[in-house]
Amino acid sequence: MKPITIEHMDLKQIADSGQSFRWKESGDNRYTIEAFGKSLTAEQRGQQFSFSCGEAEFQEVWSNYFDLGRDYGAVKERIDPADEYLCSAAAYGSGIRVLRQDLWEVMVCFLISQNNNISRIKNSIGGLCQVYGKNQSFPRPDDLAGGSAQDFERLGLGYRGKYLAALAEQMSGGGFEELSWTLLAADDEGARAELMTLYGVGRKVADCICLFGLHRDDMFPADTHINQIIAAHYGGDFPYKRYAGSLGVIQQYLFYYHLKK
DNA sequence: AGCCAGGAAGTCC
DNA sequence: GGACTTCATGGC
Repeated sequence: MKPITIEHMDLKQIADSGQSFRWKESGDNRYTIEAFGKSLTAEQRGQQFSFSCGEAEFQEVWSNYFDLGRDYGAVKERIDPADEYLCSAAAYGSGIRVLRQDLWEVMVCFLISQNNNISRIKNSIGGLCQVYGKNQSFPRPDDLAGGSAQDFERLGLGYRGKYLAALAEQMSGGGFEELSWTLLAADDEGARAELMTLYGVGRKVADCICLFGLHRDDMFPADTHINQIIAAHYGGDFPYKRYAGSLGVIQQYLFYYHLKK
C-alpha cells in the first residue's frame, strides 16, 4: 500500500517498550512484525510510514494492532501540566502506543516476564517459537502442551518453566477458548481475579494481560519500575482517577521513561 | 563481581 | 492480612 501519515507513533519506541517481544529490527527504523498469523514489514521516516501489506489487510489487522483508533493527542492533552515527571515521560515516549495484541501470546509472554529482563524474555520467546511453533510462529496452547516443565526450564525459562507447563496443560484442548469467553464477559476486576487463579499469575501479570491482551484501557500494571516511580515522584500514590480511560497509556509513558532514561 | 530484572508462591506469624 | 524467603539465570 502507499505510504501514510500517522501521528503519535514511533516504531523504535514501541519496539523498545517491553510490551511485544517478537519485533525484529530489519533496518534503520524498519521492523518485521508477526501477529494474528500475518507478517508485516513496517518502515518509518518521520510521520511517514510504509507497510508491506495491502490496503485491505492493513484495515483488517494492522490498524487495530497499532491502536490507530485511539486519539493519543487527546490523551497527552489531559496530562496535568503541573506534573513535571509525567510531562517529561510523555514527551520522551511520545510515539508509544499500547498495541492490541493476541490474548494467548500476551498470556505466555507476561507469564515468563516475571522477575526477568526484557532481552532475556525475548530470547525465551524466540526459543519457544523455534521449538514449538509451527513454522516458527507463536505456539498455540496445543503446541505447548507437548512440552514439560523441564523442557521449558532448559529453554531458559528457569523456574517459570513449571508455570508454563501448567498453563499449557490447562489451556490445551479448548481450555483457552473457554477461558477467553469468561474473560470477555467479565469486568476489569473479574478478569483480573480469573487470571490470578492461574498458577504463576499474580496481580501484576494479570494486569498486563488485561491491558495488552484484553485491551482494558484502565489497567495500570505496577512492576518494579512503576513502583519505584510512584515512591520517588508521587509520594506513594499516583492520581489514578484523573486519567480514567487512559491509565494504560499513561502507565506506558512512565514505564518507558524509567526504563530507558 | 554483584546487583537487578515488566513477581509470585510458599511459609511463617 | 502482612513481612520474609525462595526461586533460575542472563544482562549489564
